[in-house]
Amino acid sequence: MRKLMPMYYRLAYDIKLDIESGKLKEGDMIPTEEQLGEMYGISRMTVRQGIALLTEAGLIETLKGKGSFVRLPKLNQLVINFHNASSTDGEQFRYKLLSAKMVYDNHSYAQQLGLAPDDKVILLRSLLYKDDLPSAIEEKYMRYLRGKPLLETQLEYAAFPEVIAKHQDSVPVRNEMVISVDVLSLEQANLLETEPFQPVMVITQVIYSKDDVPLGISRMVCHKDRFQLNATSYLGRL
Amino acid sequence: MRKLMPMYYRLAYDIKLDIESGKLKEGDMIPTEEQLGEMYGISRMTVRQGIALLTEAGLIETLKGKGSFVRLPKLNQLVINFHNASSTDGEQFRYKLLSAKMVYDNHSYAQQLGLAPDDKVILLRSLLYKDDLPSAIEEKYMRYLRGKPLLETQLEYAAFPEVIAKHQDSVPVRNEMVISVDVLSLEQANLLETEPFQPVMVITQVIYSKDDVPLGISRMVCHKDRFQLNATSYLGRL
DNA sequence: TAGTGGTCTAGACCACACT
DNA sequence: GTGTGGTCTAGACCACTAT
Repeated sequence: MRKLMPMYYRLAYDIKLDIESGKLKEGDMIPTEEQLGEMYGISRMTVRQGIALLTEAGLIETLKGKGSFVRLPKLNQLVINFHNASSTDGEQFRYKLLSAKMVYDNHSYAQQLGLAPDDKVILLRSLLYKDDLPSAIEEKYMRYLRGKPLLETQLEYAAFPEVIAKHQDSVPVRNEMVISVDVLSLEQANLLETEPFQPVMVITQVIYSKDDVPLGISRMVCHKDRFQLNATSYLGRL
Repeated sequence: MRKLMPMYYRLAYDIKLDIESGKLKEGDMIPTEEQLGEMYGISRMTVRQGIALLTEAGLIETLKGKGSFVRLPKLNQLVINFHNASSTDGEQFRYKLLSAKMVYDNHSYAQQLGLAPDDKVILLRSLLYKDDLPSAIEEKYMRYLRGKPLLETQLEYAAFPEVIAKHQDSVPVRNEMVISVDVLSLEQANLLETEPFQPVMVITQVIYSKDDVPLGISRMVCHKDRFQLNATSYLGRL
Protein backbone atom coordinates (compact mmCIF):
# COMPACT_ATOMS: atom_id res chain seq x y z
CA MET A 1 0.00 0.00 0.00
CA ARG A 2 2.95 2.39 -0.08
CA LYS A 3 2.31 3.72 -3.58
CA LEU A 4 -0.70 5.90 -4.25
CA MET A 5 -3.47 3.46 -4.91
CA PRO A 6 -6.58 4.32 -6.93
CA MET A 7 -9.69 5.25 -5.02
CA TYR A 8 -11.61 2.08 -5.91
CA TYR A 9 -8.79 0.00 -4.49
CA ARG A 10 -8.66 1.97 -1.23
CA LEU A 11 -12.37 1.49 -0.81
CA ALA A 12 -12.13 -2.25 -1.43
CA TYR A 13 -9.12 -2.61 0.84
CA ASP A 14 -10.87 -0.80 3.69
CA ILE A 15 -13.84 -3.13 3.46
CA LYS A 16 -11.57 -6.15 3.24
CA LEU A 17 -9.86 -5.11 6.46
CA ASP A 18 -13.24 -4.68 8.15
CA ILE A 19 -14.20 -8.20 7.12
CA GLU A 20 -10.94 -9.81 8.18
CA SER A 21 -10.95 -8.05 11.52
CA GLY A 22 -14.50 -9.18 12.18
CA LYS A 23 -15.93 -5.66 12.20
CA LEU A 24 -18.12 -6.76 9.31
CA LYS A 25 -19.52 -10.22 9.95
CA GLU A 26 -20.84 -12.84 7.60
CA GLY A 27 -24.18 -11.77 6.16
CA ASP A 28 -23.76 -8.09 7.07
CA MET A 29 -24.73 -5.60 4.39
CA ILE A 30 -22.04 -3.15 3.38
CA PRO A 31 -23.08 0.48 2.70
CA THR A 32 -24.98 1.10 -0.52
CA GLU A 33 -23.07 2.23 -3.59
CA GLU A 34 -24.48 5.73 -3.22
CA GLN A 35 -23.42 5.91 0.43
CA LEU A 36 -19.92 4.68 -0.35
CA GLY A 37 -19.68 7.28 -3.09
CA GLU A 38 -20.47 10.01 -0.58
CA MET A 39 -18.17 8.55 2.07
CA TYR A 40 -15.18 8.54 -0.25
CA GLY A 41 -16.19 11.49 -2.39
CA ILE A 42 -16.15 9.44 -5.58
CA SER A 43 -18.69 8.71 -8.28
CA ARG A 44 -20.81 5.59 -8.31
CA MET A 45 -18.98 3.94 -11.22
CA THR A 46 -15.77 4.14 -9.24
CA VAL A 47 -17.47 2.63 -6.22
CA ARG A 48 -18.68 -0.20 -8.43
CA GLN A 49 -15.11 -0.89 -9.52
CA GLY A 50 -14.19 -1.46 -5.90
CA ILE A 51 -17.25 -3.61 -5.31
CA ALA A 52 -16.21 -5.70 -8.32
CA LEU A 53 -12.81 -6.32 -6.72
CA LEU A 54 -14.40 -7.55 -3.52
CA THR A 55 -16.81 -9.76 -5.45
CA GLU A 56 -13.97 -11.24 -7.46
CA ALA A 57 -12.13 -11.96 -4.23
CA GLY A 58 -15.23 -13.74 -2.97
CA LEU A 59 -15.49 -11.48 0.08
CA ILE A 60 -18.92 -10.11 -0.76
CA GLU A 61 -21.92 -11.15 -2.77
CA THR A 62 -24.17 -8.56 -4.35
CA LEU A 63 -27.87 -9.13 -4.90
CA LYS A 64 -29.75 -6.99 -7.35
CA GLY A 65 -32.25 -4.75 -5.65
CA LYS A 66 -31.05 -5.71 -2.18
CA GLY A 67 -27.43 -4.82 -1.55
CA SER A 68 -23.94 -6.28 -1.11
CA PHE A 69 -23.38 -8.72 1.72
CA VAL A 70 -20.30 -10.09 3.43
CA ARG A 71 -19.48 -13.69 2.62
CA LEU A 72 -16.50 -15.34 4.27
CA PRO A 73 -13.87 -16.67 1.88
CA LYS A 74 -14.68 -20.08 0.43
CA LEU A 75 -12.08 -22.19 2.15
CA ASN A 76 -13.49 -25.32 0.58
CA GLN A 77 -12.41 -24.20 -2.86
CA LEU A 78 -8.70 -24.79 -3.40
CA VAL A 79 -6.35 -24.24 -6.30
CA ILE A 80 -3.61 -26.58 -7.42
CA ASN A 81 -0.79 -24.99 -9.34
CA PHE A 82 0.37 -27.88 -11.40
CA HIS A 83 2.83 -26.13 -13.68
CA ASN A 84 5.65 -26.21 -11.20
CA ALA A 85 4.42 -29.77 -10.73
CA SER A 86 5.15 -29.67 -7.06
CA SER A 87 7.51 -32.26 -5.77
CA THR A 88 7.84 -32.72 -2.03
CA ASP A 89 9.45 -29.32 -1.83
CA GLY A 90 8.75 -26.82 -4.60
CA GLU A 91 11.35 -27.79 -7.16
CA GLN A 92 11.00 -28.45 -10.85
CA PHE A 93 11.25 -31.90 -12.36
CA ARG A 94 13.64 -33.06 -15.02
CA TYR A 95 11.93 -34.97 -17.81
CA LYS A 96 13.37 -38.03 -19.52
CA LEU A 97 11.51 -39.48 -22.48
CA LEU A 98 11.34 -43.26 -22.24
CA SER A 99 9.45 -44.05 -25.42
CA ALA A 100 7.24 -42.52 -28.07
CA LYS A 101 5.20 -44.92 -30.10
CA MET A 102 1.96 -45.49 -31.93
CA VAL A 103 -0.74 -47.46 -30.21
CA TYR A 104 -2.95 -49.35 -32.63
CA ASP A 105 -4.97 -51.64 -30.44
CA ASN A 106 -8.00 -50.63 -28.43
CA HIS A 107 -6.14 -49.49 -25.40
CA SER A 108 -8.36 -48.44 -22.55
CA TYR A 109 -7.04 -44.90 -22.63
CA ALA A 110 -7.04 -44.65 -26.39
CA GLN A 111 -10.70 -45.60 -26.35
CA GLN A 112 -11.49 -42.69 -24.09
CA LEU A 113 -10.16 -40.32 -26.71
CA GLY A 114 -13.34 -40.98 -28.64
CA LEU A 115 -11.61 -42.10 -31.80
CA ALA A 116 -12.57 -44.60 -34.44
CA PRO A 117 -11.04 -48.02 -33.71
CA ASP A 118 -8.41 -47.64 -36.43
CA ASP A 119 -7.35 -44.11 -35.56
CA LYS A 120 -3.77 -43.81 -34.49
CA VAL A 121 -2.88 -42.80 -30.96
CA ILE A 122 0.52 -41.64 -29.77
CA LEU A 123 1.76 -42.85 -26.42
CA LEU A 124 4.56 -40.89 -24.79
CA ARG A 125 6.16 -42.38 -21.76
CA SER A 126 8.41 -40.26 -19.56
CA LEU A 127 10.22 -40.46 -16.29
CA LEU A 128 10.26 -37.40 -14.04
CA TYR A 129 13.38 -36.90 -11.98
CA LYS A 130 13.77 -34.83 -8.89
CA ASP A 131 17.25 -34.51 -7.41
CA ASP A 132 18.36 -37.31 -9.74
CA LEU A 133 15.79 -39.60 -8.16
CA PRO A 134 13.07 -41.03 -10.38
CA SER A 135 9.90 -39.61 -8.84
CA ALA A 136 7.07 -40.22 -11.27
CA ILE A 137 6.12 -42.02 -14.46
CA GLU A 138 3.94 -40.14 -16.91
CA GLU A 139 2.05 -41.64 -19.81
CA LYS A 140 0.55 -39.21 -22.30
CA TYR A 141 -1.99 -40.38 -24.85
CA MET A 142 -3.03 -38.18 -27.73
CA ARG A 143 -4.52 -38.52 -31.19
CA TYR A 144 -1.96 -38.79 -33.98
CA LEU A 145 -2.24 -35.96 -36.50
CA ARG A 146 -0.41 -35.97 -39.81
CA GLY A 147 1.64 -32.87 -40.38
CA LYS A 148 1.95 -32.16 -36.70
CA PRO A 149 5.39 -33.54 -35.91
CA LEU A 150 6.41 -33.99 -32.32
CA LEU A 151 9.61 -32.15 -31.58
CA GLU A 152 11.89 -33.98 -29.25
CA THR A 153 12.69 -30.97 -27.18
CA GLN A 154 9.01 -30.43 -26.51
CA LEU A 155 8.50 -34.09 -25.76
CA GLU A 156 11.20 -34.03 -23.17
CA TYR A 157 10.38 -30.90 -21.30
CA ALA A 158 6.84 -29.72 -21.88
CA ALA A 159 4.06 -30.27 -19.37
CA PHE A 160 1.01 -32.08 -20.61
CA PRO A 161 -1.35 -29.22 -21.50
CA GLU A 162 1.42 -27.50 -23.46
CA VAL A 163 2.12 -30.62 -25.49
CA ILE A 164 -1.56 -30.87 -26.34
CA ALA A 165 -1.77 -27.20 -27.29
CA LYS A 166 1.13 -27.60 -29.73
CA HIS A 167 0.15 -30.87 -31.35
CA GLN A 168 -3.60 -30.79 -31.73
CA ASP A 169 -5.52 -28.45 -33.99
CA SER A 170 -8.39 -27.92 -31.59
CA VAL A 171 -7.82 -25.39 -28.82
CA PRO A 172 -7.67 -27.05 -25.40
CA VAL A 173 -10.05 -25.30 -23.03
CA ARG A 174 -10.55 -27.62 -20.05
CA ASN A 175 -8.52 -29.95 -17.90
CA GLU A 176 -10.20 -32.51 -15.64
CA MET A 177 -7.98 -34.10 -13.02
CA VAL A 178 -8.61 -37.09 -10.80
CA ILE A 179 -6.29 -37.83 -7.91
CA SER A 180 -6.36 -41.34 -6.53
CA VAL A 181 -4.15 -43.92 -4.88
CA ASP A 182 -2.80 -47.28 -6.03
CA VAL A 183 0.14 -49.62 -5.59
CA LEU A 184 3.19 -49.97 -7.81
CA SER A 185 3.42 -52.74 -10.35
CA LEU A 186 6.69 -54.62 -10.75
CA GLU A 187 7.64 -52.72 -13.87
CA GLN A 188 6.76 -49.35 -12.35
CA ALA A 189 8.77 -50.15 -9.24
CA ASN A 190 11.73 -50.94 -11.45
CA LEU A 191 11.50 -47.59 -13.19
CA LEU A 192 11.14 -45.71 -9.92
CA GLU A 193 14.00 -47.74 -8.41
CA THR A 194 11.96 -48.87 -5.46
CA GLU A 195 10.03 -51.90 -4.22
CA PRO A 196 6.83 -53.09 -5.85
CA PHE A 197 3.50 -52.79 -4.05
CA GLN A 198 4.55 -49.46 -2.58
CA PRO A 199 1.67 -46.95 -2.43
CA VAL A 200 1.60 -44.30 -5.15
CA MET A 201 -0.42 -41.25 -6.02
CA VAL A 202 -2.07 -41.50 -9.41
CA ILE A 203 -2.90 -38.24 -11.18
CA THR A 204 -5.02 -38.55 -14.29
CA GLN A 205 -5.63 -35.54 -16.51
CA VAL A 206 -7.98 -35.32 -19.46
CA ILE A 207 -7.76 -32.27 -21.71
CA TYR A 208 -10.93 -31.25 -23.58
CA SER A 209 -11.68 -28.97 -26.51
CA LYS A 210 -14.58 -26.51 -26.41
CA ASP A 211 -16.85 -29.25 -27.84
CA ASP A 212 -15.93 -31.56 -24.95
CA VAL A 213 -13.85 -33.75 -27.23
CA PRO A 214 -11.00 -35.27 -25.24
CA LEU A 215 -7.75 -34.22 -26.88
CA GLY A 216 -5.38 -36.09 -24.63
CA ILE A 217 -5.05 -38.13 -21.50
CA SER A 218 -2.17 -38.13 -19.05
CA ARG A 219 -1.62 -40.58 -16.24
CA MET A 220 1.09 -39.90 -13.71
CA VAL A 221 2.21 -42.49 -11.18
CA CYS A 222 4.00 -40.69 -8.39
CA HIS A 223 6.44 -42.02 -5.84
CA LYS A 224 5.10 -41.86 -2.29
CA ASP A 225 8.02 -40.00 -0.75
CA ARG A 226 9.12 -37.89 -3.71
CA PHE A 227 5.86 -36.27 -4.70
CA GLN A 228 3.02 -34.39 -3.11
CA LEU A 229 0.35 -32.00 -4.27
CA ASN A 230 -0.22 -28.59 -2.73
CA ALA A 231 -3.43 -26.63 -2.96
CA THR A 232 -4.54 -23.34 -1.46
CA SER A 233 -7.83 -21.50 -1.18
CA TYR A 234 -7.52 -18.87 -3.85
CA LEU A 235 -10.21 -16.42 -2.90
CA GLY A 236 -9.81 -13.44 -0.61
CA ARG A 237 -6.94 -11.94 -2.62
CA LEU A 238 -7.02 -8.26 -3.26
CA MET B 1 -27.54 -16.77 -24.71
CA ARG B 2 -31.31 -16.89 -25.34
CA LYS B 3 -32.17 -13.90 -23.16
CA LEU B 4 -31.10 -10.43 -24.19
CA MET B 5 -27.59 -10.10 -22.87
CA PRO B 6 -25.94 -6.76 -22.11
CA MET B 7 -23.62 -5.33 -24.73
CA TYR B 8 -20.44 -5.89 -22.72
CA TYR B 9 -21.28 -9.56 -22.44
CA ARG B 10 -21.96 -9.95 -26.17
CA LEU B 11 -18.61 -8.38 -26.93
CA ALA B 12 -16.81 -10.70 -24.50
CA TYR B 13 -18.64 -13.74 -25.77
CA ASP B 14 -17.79 -12.97 -29.39
CA ILE B 15 -14.11 -12.72 -28.54
CA LYS B 16 -14.26 -15.89 -26.48
CA LEU B 17 -15.69 -17.76 -29.47
CA ASP B 18 -12.93 -16.39 -31.70
CA ILE B 19 -10.33 -17.67 -29.24
CA GLU B 20 -11.86 -21.10 -28.80
CA SER B 21 -12.30 -21.57 -32.54
CA GLY B 22 -8.69 -20.64 -33.14
CA LYS B 23 -9.52 -17.49 -35.13
CA LEU B 24 -7.61 -15.57 -32.49
CA LYS B 25 -4.41 -17.35 -31.58
CA GLU B 26 -2.26 -17.20 -28.50
CA GLY B 27 -0.41 -13.91 -28.34
CA ASP B 28 -2.69 -12.15 -30.85
CA MET B 29 -3.75 -8.64 -29.93
CA ILE B 30 -7.48 -8.04 -29.82
CA PRO B 31 -8.80 -4.72 -31.20
CA THR B 32 -8.16 -1.65 -29.07
CA GLU B 33 -10.85 -0.47 -26.70
CA GLU B 34 -11.64 2.45 -28.96
CA GLN B 35 -11.98 0.17 -32.00
CA LEU B 36 -14.24 -2.23 -30.12
CA GLY B 37 -16.38 0.71 -29.04
CA GLU B 38 -16.85 1.74 -32.65
CA MET B 39 -17.44 -1.84 -33.82
CA TYR B 40 -20.23 -2.39 -31.33
CA GLY B 41 -21.46 1.18 -31.12
CA ILE B 42 -20.86 1.37 -27.37
CA SER B 43 -18.83 3.64 -25.14
CA ARG B 44 -15.37 2.80 -23.96
CA MET B 45 -16.39 2.12 -20.35
CA THR B 46 -18.78 -0.54 -21.60
CA VAL B 47 -16.04 -2.09 -23.70
CA ARG B 48 -13.85 -2.19 -20.63
CA GLN B 49 -16.52 -4.10 -18.76
CA GLY B 50 -16.34 -6.80 -21.42
CA ILE B 51 -12.56 -6.78 -21.37
CA ALA B 52 -12.72 -7.27 -17.60
CA LEU B 53 -14.85 -10.38 -18.09
CA LEU B 54 -12.32 -11.87 -20.48
CA THR B 55 -9.45 -11.03 -18.16
CA GLU B 56 -11.24 -12.63 -15.23
CA ALA B 57 -11.80 -15.73 -17.34
CA GLY B 58 -8.08 -15.79 -18.07
CA LEU B 59 -8.62 -15.64 -21.82
CA ILE B 60 -6.75 -12.38 -22.35
CA GLU B 61 -4.07 -10.39 -20.63
CA THR B 62 -3.98 -6.63 -20.91
CA LEU B 63 -0.77 -4.66 -20.78
CA LYS B 64 -0.87 -0.97 -20.04
CA GLY B 65 0.17 1.11 -23.00
CA LYS B 66 0.31 -1.90 -25.32
CA GLY B 67 -3.01 -3.67 -25.68
CA SER B 68 -4.91 -6.82 -24.77
CA PHE B 69 -3.52 -10.16 -25.90
CA VAL B 70 -4.96 -13.63 -26.18
CA ARG B 71 -3.72 -16.08 -23.59
CA LEU B 72 -4.91 -19.65 -23.71
CA PRO B 73 -6.68 -20.85 -20.57
CA LYS B 74 -4.31 -21.90 -17.80
CA LEU B 75 -4.90 -25.63 -17.81
CA ASN B 76 -2.22 -26.08 -15.18
CA GLN B 77 -4.30 -24.28 -12.61
CA LEU B 78 -7.02 -26.53 -11.23
CA VAL B 79 -9.72 -26.11 -8.60
CA ILE B 80 -10.75 -28.68 -6.04
CA ASN B 81 -14.26 -28.33 -4.69
CA PHE B 82 -13.84 -29.88 -1.32
CA HIS B 83 -17.20 -29.03 0.23
CA ASN B 84 -18.98 -31.98 -1.33
CA ALA B 85 -15.84 -33.81 -0.24
CA SER B 86 -15.86 -35.94 -3.32
CA SER B 87 -16.04 -39.63 -2.76
CA THR B 88 -15.39 -41.96 -5.67
CA ASP B 89 -18.62 -40.79 -7.23
CA GLY B 90 -19.98 -37.39 -6.21
CA GLU B 91 -21.92 -38.26 -3.08
CA GLN B 92 -21.86 -36.68 0.35
CA PHE B 93 -20.31 -38.36 3.35
CA ARG B 94 -22.01 -39.22 6.60
CA TYR B 95 -20.01 -38.08 9.63
CA LYS B 96 -19.68 -40.06 12.84
CA LEU B 97 -17.85 -38.50 15.75
CA LEU B 98 -15.48 -40.98 17.35
CA SER B 99 -14.08 -38.84 20.12
CA ALA B 100 -13.65 -35.26 21.27
CA LYS B 101 -10.96 -34.66 23.83
CA MET B 102 -8.35 -32.28 25.09
CA VAL B 103 -4.77 -32.82 24.12
CA TYR B 104 -2.32 -31.58 26.73
CA ASP B 105 1.01 -32.96 25.61
CA ASN B 106 3.14 -31.52 22.85
CA HIS B 107 1.55 -33.35 20.03
CA SER B 108 3.19 -32.75 16.68
CA TYR B 109 0.02 -31.18 15.25
CA ALA B 110 -0.75 -29.20 18.37
CA GLN B 111 2.73 -27.73 18.16
CA GLN B 112 2.03 -26.46 14.68
CA LEU B 113 -0.84 -24.39 16.02
CA GLY B 114 1.75 -22.04 17.45
CA LEU B 115 0.50 -22.24 21.00
CA ALA B 116 2.29 -22.05 24.28
CA PRO B 117 3.18 -25.53 25.58
CA ASP B 118 0.42 -25.46 28.20
CA ASP B 119 -2.34 -24.21 25.92
CA LYS B 120 -5.19 -26.60 25.49
CA VAL B 121 -5.90 -28.17 22.13
CA ILE B 122 -9.09 -29.96 21.15
CA LEU B 123 -8.81 -33.10 19.07
CA LEU B 124 -11.90 -34.23 17.21
CA ARG B 125 -11.79 -37.63 15.62
CA SER B 126 -14.44 -38.63 13.08
CA LEU B 127 -15.21 -41.41 10.70
CA LEU B 128 -16.65 -40.55 7.29
CA TYR B 129 -19.07 -43.05 5.83
CA LYS B 130 -20.04 -43.42 2.23
CA ASP B 131 -22.76 -45.96 1.41
CA ASP B 132 -22.40 -47.30 4.97
CA LEU B 133 -18.75 -48.06 4.29
CA PRO B 134 -16.13 -46.33 6.42
CA SER B 135 -14.17 -44.31 3.87
CA ALA B 136 -11.98 -41.88 5.76
CA ILE B 137 -10.74 -40.94 9.19
CA GLU B 138 -10.50 -37.26 9.98
CA GLU B 139 -8.62 -35.71 12.88
CA LYS B 140 -9.26 -32.04 13.58
CA TYR B 141 -6.99 -30.08 15.88
CA MET B 142 -7.92 -26.63 17.10
CA ARG B 143 -7.12 -24.30 19.97
CA TYR B 144 -9.47 -24.59 22.94
CA LEU B 145 -11.33 -21.38 23.66
CA ARG B 146 -13.36 -20.84 26.80
CA GLY B 147 -16.89 -19.72 26.17
CA LYS B 148 -16.92 -21.26 22.71
CA PRO B 149 -18.72 -24.53 23.32
CA LEU B 150 -18.64 -27.16 20.62
CA LEU B 151 -22.13 -28.16 19.65
CA GLU B 152 -22.48 -31.83 18.96
CA THR B 153 -24.54 -31.35 15.85
CA GLN B 154 -21.81 -29.19 14.37
CA LEU B 155 -19.14 -31.64 15.41
CA GLU B 156 -20.91 -34.43 13.64
CA TYR B 157 -21.75 -32.81 10.36
CA ALA B 158 -19.70 -29.72 9.68
CA ALA B 159 -16.75 -29.67 7.31
CA PHE B 160 -13.48 -28.47 8.72
CA PRO B 161 -13.41 -24.80 7.67
CA GLU B 162 -16.96 -24.32 9.00
CA VAL B 163 -16.04 -25.79 12.37
CA ILE B 164 -13.12 -23.39 12.59
CA ALA B 165 -15.25 -20.42 11.57
CA LYS B 166 -17.73 -21.17 14.36
CA HIS B 167 -15.34 -21.96 17.16
CA GLN B 168 -12.46 -19.54 16.81
CA ASP B 169 -12.69 -15.81 17.27
CA SER B 170 -10.29 -14.95 14.47
CA VAL B 171 -11.74 -14.96 10.97
CA PRO B 172 -10.32 -17.81 8.87
CA VAL B 173 -9.02 -16.45 5.58
CA ARG B 174 -6.79 -19.12 4.06
CA ASN B 175 -6.68 -22.89 3.73
CA GLU B 176 -3.47 -24.69 2.75
CA MET B 177 -3.86 -28.30 1.67
CA VAL B 178 -1.25 -30.97 1.14
CA ILE B 179 -2.17 -34.21 -0.59
CA SER B 180 0.16 -37.13 -0.07
CA VAL B 181 0.20 -40.90 0.16
CA ASP B 182 0.87 -43.30 3.02
CA VAL B 183 -0.03 -46.74 4.29
CA LEU B 184 -2.65 -47.67 6.89
CA SER B 185 -1.66 -48.37 10.45
CA LEU B 186 -3.24 -51.30 12.27
CA GLU B 187 -5.64 -49.09 14.18
CA GLN B 188 -6.63 -47.12 11.08
CA ALA B 189 -7.22 -50.32 9.16
CA ASN B 190 -9.51 -51.48 11.94
CA LEU B 191 -11.56 -48.31 11.77
CA LEU B 192 -11.81 -48.49 7.99
CA GLU B 193 -12.64 -52.19 8.18
CA THR B 194 -9.86 -53.20 5.84
CA GLU B 195 -6.36 -54.66 5.93
CA PRO B 196 -3.40 -52.75 7.38
CA PHE B 197 -0.59 -51.52 5.11
CA GLN B 198 -3.11 -50.68 2.41
CA PRO B 199 -2.25 -47.45 0.56
CA VAL B 200 -4.21 -44.36 1.58
CA MET B 201 -4.53 -40.77 0.48
CA VAL B 202 -3.64 -38.31 3.22
CA ILE B 203 -5.19 -34.84 2.99
CA THR B 204 -3.85 -32.29 5.43
CA GLN B 205 -5.50 -28.90 5.76
CA VAL B 206 -4.26 -25.94 7.77
CA ILE B 207 -6.59 -22.98 8.25
CA TYR B 208 -4.98 -19.57 8.83
CA SER B 209 -6.18 -16.22 10.07
CA LYS B 210 -5.28 -12.97 8.32
CA ASP B 211 -2.13 -12.78 10.47
CA ASP B 212 -1.04 -16.23 9.27
CA VAL B 213 -1.81 -17.72 12.65
CA PRO B 214 -2.87 -21.35 12.17
CA LEU B 215 -6.36 -21.74 13.62
CA GLY B 216 -6.77 -25.42 13.00
CA ILE B 217 -5.31 -28.48 11.38
CA SER B 218 -7.17 -31.35 9.80
CA ARG B 219 -5.70 -34.64 8.68
CA MET B 220 -7.83 -37.01 6.65
CA VAL B 221 -6.77 -40.57 5.95
CA CYS B 222 -8.78 -41.81 2.99
CA HIS B 223 -9.50 -45.33 1.86
CA LYS B 224 -7.91 -46.19 -1.47
CA ASP B 225 -11.06 -47.43 -3.20
CA ARG B 226 -13.66 -45.25 -1.52
CA PHE B 227 -12.18 -41.83 -2.01
CA GLN B 228 -10.74 -39.73 -4.77
CA LEU B 229 -10.20 -36.05 -5.41
CA ASN B 230 -11.47 -34.25 -8.48
CA ALA B 231 -10.09 -31.00 -9.80
CA THR B 232 -10.86 -28.94 -12.88
CA SER B 233 -9.23 -25.99 -14.60
CA TYR B 234 -11.44 -23.13 -13.54
CA LEU B 235 -10.56 -20.42 -15.99
CA GLY B 236 -12.19 -19.79 -19.32
CA ARG B 237 -15.66 -19.42 -17.84
CA LEU B 238 -17.80 -16.60 -19.09
C1' DT C 1 -43.47 3.80 -3.96
C1' DA C 2 -38.79 4.02 -2.50
C1' DG C 3 -34.40 1.80 -2.37
C1' DT C 4 -31.14 -1.05 -4.39
C1' DG C 5 -27.87 -2.74 -7.86
C1' DG C 6 -27.21 -3.30 -13.39
C1' DT C 7 -26.25 -1.07 -17.66
C1' DC C 8 -24.52 2.67 -20.30
C1' DT C 9 -22.88 7.35 -21.93
C1' DA C 10 -19.65 10.95 -23.56
C1' DG C 11 -16.60 12.91 -22.20
C1' DA C 12 -11.80 13.93 -19.32
C1' DC C 13 -6.96 13.43 -17.76
C1' DC C 14 -3.20 10.33 -16.64
C1' DA C 15 0.67 6.73 -17.09
C1' DC C 16 3.04 3.82 -19.86
C1' DA C 17 5.08 1.94 -24.41
C1' DC C 18 6.77 2.66 -28.70
C1' DT C 19 9.39 5.07 -32.32
C1' DG D 1 4.42 12.47 -30.46
C1' DT D 2 1.04 8.92 -31.08
C1' DG D 3 -1.33 5.04 -29.34
C1' DT D 4 -2.56 2.28 -25.75
C1' DG D 5 -4.84 1.01 -21.40
C1' DG D 6 -6.01 3.02 -16.29
C1' DT D 7 -8.77 6.06 -13.58
C1' DC D 8 -12.73 8.86 -12.90
C1' DT D 9 -16.93 11.89 -13.52
C1' DA D 10 -21.86 13.19 -13.37
C1' DG D 11 -25.20 12.11 -14.95
C1' DA D 12 -29.19 8.67 -17.14
C1' DC D 13 -32.52 4.85 -17.43
C1' DC D 14 -33.68 0.14 -16.24
C1' DA D 15 -34.81 -4.16 -13.33
C1' DC D 16 -35.49 -6.07 -9.16
C1' DT D 17 -36.89 -6.08 -4.00
C1' DA D 18 -39.27 -4.56 -0.52
C1' DT D 19 -43.24 -2.30 1.86
